[in-house]
Amino acid sequence: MDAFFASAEQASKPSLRGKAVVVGGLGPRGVVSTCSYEARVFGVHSAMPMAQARRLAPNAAYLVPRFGLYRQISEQVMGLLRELSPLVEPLSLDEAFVDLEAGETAWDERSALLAGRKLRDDIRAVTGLTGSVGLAACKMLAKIASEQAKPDGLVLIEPGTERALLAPMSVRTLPGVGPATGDHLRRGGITTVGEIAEAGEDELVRLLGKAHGLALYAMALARDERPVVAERDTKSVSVEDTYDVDIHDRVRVRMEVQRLADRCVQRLRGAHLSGRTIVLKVRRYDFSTLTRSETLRGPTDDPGVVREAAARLLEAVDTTGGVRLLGVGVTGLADYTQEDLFAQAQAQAQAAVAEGAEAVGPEPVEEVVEEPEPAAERQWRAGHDVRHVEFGHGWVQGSGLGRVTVRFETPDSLPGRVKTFRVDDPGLERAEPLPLVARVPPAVGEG
DNA sequence: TCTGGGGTCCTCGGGCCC
DNA sequence: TCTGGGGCCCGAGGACCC
Repeated sequence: MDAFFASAEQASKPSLRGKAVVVGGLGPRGVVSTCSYEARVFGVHSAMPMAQARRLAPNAAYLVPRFGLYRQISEQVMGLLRELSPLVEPLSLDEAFVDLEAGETAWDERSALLAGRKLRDDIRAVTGLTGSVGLAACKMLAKIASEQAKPDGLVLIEPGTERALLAPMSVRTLPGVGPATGDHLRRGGITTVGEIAEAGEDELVRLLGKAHGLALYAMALARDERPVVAERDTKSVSVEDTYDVDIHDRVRVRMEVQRLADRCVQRLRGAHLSGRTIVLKVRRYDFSTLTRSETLRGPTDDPGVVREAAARLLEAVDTTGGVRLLGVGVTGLADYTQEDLFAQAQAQAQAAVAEGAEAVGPEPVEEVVEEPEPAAERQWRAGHDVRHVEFGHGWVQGSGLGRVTVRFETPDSLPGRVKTFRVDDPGLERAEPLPLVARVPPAVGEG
């Protein structure tokens, strides 16, 4: 999908179409998640600090992401992909590999082009958004092709032309080559994909180590045998928060770690998983980051156990000077159900009794309570949907000083009017996003 | 200018066991 | 008995991706 988050926002907010839109964290330490092509003209791009984006494009619309909406659209698109083949490998909410041969939807260039064109039409019809398609003989090349196709295009890399096409490209084009590896290669006198191929396997391994060197050399020769894998098991679950202001108070740090542990367990349980290794992450005032981990005897999804482990790990970390980020994660996952764990705990308790030891029952399973929204519901977040008894559906354009500004419009309306209310206006409430494409009206006689 | 959140994979050193 | 080496796990860190 092209500039996915920003495009979805433009589709749902007519007044933003054709305008610079920036989606990301709006706090003092936020970064840009995605921005519209209109915003890119000003030099704004993903991962840029929001403060810098605001300097470059002061008149752009700044919105927080609405993952619920993006997830809905993503599911629609993934559904279309699965119509093409059972082998669909999602990379993120807005990107996926599809093995067209396995789906018997394409077997040569002509049929692949037809399938690609139809897919783009279907995506537009179902979601109202544009997607780009890259067609090639392997995953790496398909990805490069789709990057070239953006925005709103389709690119096919013809078999036999791959190496000539790759040769002049920057090494940074290859997946897995970021700033650090790019620098490494440049110091070795290598800046293009062709130069990787010329340097040879041994030199690449010498420069980058075995795994990375071999993989990169193969890719430079346009060799990529990785299959499209439909179902990938989750390997870890984690939550982290960056604080607007560094935390210095040790008591507060402990409290935050406990809250993060609870949130992490909530997510873990939501996915019906448990895990053995608890990881604490601390980013200090100077951006130095450290992790500490502890592996338990068996997997757990008990909030008490995870909290205690996280607290133990924290005690070994010096936080004087302040922390800007804290995180808690769980790895070494098993898809144990609650029943399994209870059975396990019971067995342990019985074993303990049998040994004559003091029976240590299973940790009481504390109720994990949904955290209340800070400052009640009265936090009107820029970009989120609202409904007003009198003016109907709209979205928050901004808030502050006890006022909230709303633009009243819907995906299929004309650009709407702006009105300002008190933040506690009784006629104003939060609302769910509306579908971007009006649903097909039911046939006559139905409903 | 000052750097998010959620992941994945790789490397390396140390300890343990055979 | 001492030493070496391989395999595995653990813990930490780094790079990369969207």
